[in-house]
Amino acid sequence: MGRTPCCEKNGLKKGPWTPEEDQKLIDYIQKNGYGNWRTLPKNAGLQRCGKSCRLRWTNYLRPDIKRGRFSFEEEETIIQLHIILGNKWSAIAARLPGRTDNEIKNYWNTHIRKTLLRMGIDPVTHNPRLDLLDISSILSSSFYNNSSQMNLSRFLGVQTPC
DNA sequence: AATATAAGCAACCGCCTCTTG
DNA sequence: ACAAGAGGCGGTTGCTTATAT
Repeated sequence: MGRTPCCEKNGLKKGPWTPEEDQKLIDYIQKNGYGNWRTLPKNAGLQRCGKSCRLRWTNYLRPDIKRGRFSFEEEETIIQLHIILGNKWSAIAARLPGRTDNEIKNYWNTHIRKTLLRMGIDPVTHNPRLDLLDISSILSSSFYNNSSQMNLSRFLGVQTPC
């Protein structure tokens, strides 16, 4: 045991990437592909560890990444996939073209989780949290007025108040 | 206008799995 | 069959930006 971390070597840079570093990484991968992340930074002239390069490429620099807000359809897809797959963000990302696991994970933690909690749904089990259910807050919630969310509620098995 | 607080997101850490010798 | 190394992944952190007071 006791594997050495990949960034153990001194002199390797950490923290936010500069535009120059981004460009070096893009140029290198466009010319050579990304066969070996371990040796890539050295070959590309980057003072970064391979993991950092891989993360930067897959989460930010990849040309097929769709940036910007998640559509309602995407959000619904994420929730439905989460019911089936749980916190398998990469598996969920694989079904959402142009989105990364990190992006989905962030979106889940900052938006969807809170939305589900507000709706009285446990974001882990997707079961209604009847003990905490606050009907009035659900009634006043903007989501209540949205038909897609109503479908989602039905999908999740949440009883809609009448 | 200044400060405090919350939200959003990029990036790191460390564990797990897969591959290779 | 086993060990070591590399890649991949999920959880978490911490910086930046937006919003409230």
